[in-house]
Amino acid sequence: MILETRHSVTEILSRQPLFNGLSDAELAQIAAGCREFRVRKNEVIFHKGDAPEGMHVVVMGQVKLFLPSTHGTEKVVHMCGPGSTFGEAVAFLEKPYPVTAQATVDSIVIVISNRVLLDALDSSGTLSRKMLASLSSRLHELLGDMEACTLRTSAQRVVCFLNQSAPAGESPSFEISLATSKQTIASQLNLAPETLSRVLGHLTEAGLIQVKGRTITVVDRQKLKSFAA
Amino acid sequence: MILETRHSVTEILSRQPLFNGLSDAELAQIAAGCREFRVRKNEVIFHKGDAPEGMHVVVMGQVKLFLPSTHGTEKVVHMCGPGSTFGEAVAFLEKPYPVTAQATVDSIVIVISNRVLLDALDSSGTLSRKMLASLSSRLHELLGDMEACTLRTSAQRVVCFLNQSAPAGESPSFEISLATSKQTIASQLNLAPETLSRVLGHLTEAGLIQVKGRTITVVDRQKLKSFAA
DNA sequence: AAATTACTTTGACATCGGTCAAGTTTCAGC
DNA sequence: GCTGAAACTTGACCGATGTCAAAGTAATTT
Repeated sequence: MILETRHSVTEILSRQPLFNGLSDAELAQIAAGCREFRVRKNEVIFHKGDAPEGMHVVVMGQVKLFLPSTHGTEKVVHMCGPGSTFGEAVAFLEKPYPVTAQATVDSIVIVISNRVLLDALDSSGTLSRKMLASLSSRLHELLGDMEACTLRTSAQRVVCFLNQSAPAGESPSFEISLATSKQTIASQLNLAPETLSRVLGHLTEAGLIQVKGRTITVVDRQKLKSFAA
Repeated sequence: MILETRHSVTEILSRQPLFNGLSDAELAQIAAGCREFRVRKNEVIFHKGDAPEGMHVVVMGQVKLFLPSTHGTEKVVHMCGPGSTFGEAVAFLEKPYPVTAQATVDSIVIVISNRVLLDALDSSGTLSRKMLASLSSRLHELLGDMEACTLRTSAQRVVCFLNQSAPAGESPSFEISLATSKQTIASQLNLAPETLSRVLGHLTEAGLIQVKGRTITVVDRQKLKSFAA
C-alpha cells in the first residue's frame, strides 16, 4: 500500500454522513489519527482473523467484504462503495476481523485507528448515536441476506436483488447497471455463477428482463415480483 | 400479556451486564420507562413488520427470534435466555422489527421504550459504549451463522454447533444439554429436522457422540472436529 | 394414569442447485 | 487494435438435502 497525503482527510471525513454535525475541532482530532491508503485492484486490505486496526472509510473505488473458505471459494457479504465504512464493529470488541476486505478496483481508503475512534465516541454523543444507527443498519441488512439465503429459491433471490437495485421511482420499467461482476453478485446471493446465469436466462425467456453485459432492463416490475411465486 | 409489577425492575436491570456502571439515578430513570410482562409459552411478543416499541430484556424463560416465511416454515435466528436483550437495533432506525419474537416457555420480559433508551444513551457514555459492543457482538454472531449456512455442509454445521456448545474446559469428552427442541436447533442450523436427526445418527454410528433425549455426550472433541473434513 | 398432542426417527423418493467441461464473449494490458 | 486471460454462458450430470409418509417416543393435559 502507498501512503497518500495529498487530499485533506478532514474534508473527506466531513463529507461522510457519519461525521456530519461534528465540530471542526473534533473532526481535526479524528483526522489526526487517520492514515490514507491507495490500494490496487485485488489488493487485500485485511484478512479474516487479522488483529483489528480500526475503522475504514472508502473514499474512492470499491471494496469487497467476504468470508473465505478452505477450498478457495468465498462468500461475499457486502460491497462497499465510496462513502461506505467497514470494520467499525471490531473496534468495540477484542476479536479479530470476521471477514476479509479486498479492493475490487484501484481504491483510496482511510483508516481511523481504534483509539481515536473510541475517544471521539466518548466525547461526542452525536457520533455515538450515528454509529449505533450505522451498526443497526448493517445488522438489518445482514438479516435480510440471511432471510434470502435460507428462505428463498434461486429465482426468488435474483428477483429480490433486482428489486432492491431498482431506482426510487414507481415506473414499471427500469434499468440497472451492475456495480460488480456477475460472479460477485452470484456469491452475494449464495449462488454458483452458472446458476445466476441460468436464472437470468429464464427471466429473459419469460420476457421479464433484458440483459446486455452489465446492464439489466426490467420490463415489468410487478410481473417480475409475481414470477417469484 | 399480563402486567406484572411485583419485582423491582431497577434491581433486575442492574443485574444485566449492559447496565452495569450506571448510577442509581440513571437506572431509576430507565426503570421508570419500563414495563414488565409475563408471556406464556408460544405467545408472540412481536411480529416481523410491527412498529418497534423498544428494547427487550429476558428476565426469565426463553425467547426465540425467527424469520417467518410464507408457507408456515421459519428460520430461527437467535435464542434469548435470561439476561439476553433483543430488539435494541430497531431503536436506532425507523424501521419495523426484522424478526418475530416468540416465547418458547412461560417467560418474563422487560420492555424499555425507545424514548427512554435513547435518552439514557445520550446521558451515559458508558451505556453507549456497551450498547455498541453489544450490537457488534450480535453482528459477529450473525456473520458466523452466515458462514455456517453458506460455506459448510450439514455435518460440518452440526459439528460446529456441538463445539460451540462445549464447556470451557479442555477435556476431550463433555456433555451438552440442549436448551431447546431439536426442531429449533435444526432451524438455527438451517437444516430440516430429519437431516439433523440423520447427522446425529451418523455421528453416533461413528462412535463420536452419544445421544439420549436432549443430552448429547461428545466422546472425543478432536476426532469430532476432524470428522467434519 | 389415560389420552392426546407434539416431537423425533427412519425410509423411500424427488429435486434444486452445484460441479465439471467446453465453448463463447468480453475485457485489460500491451 | 491485438492478444491472452477472465468472465460468462450453455449443456450434461450428480449428489446433498428437502419432502412426504409412517411409525415410534416423549411430554403435556385432563
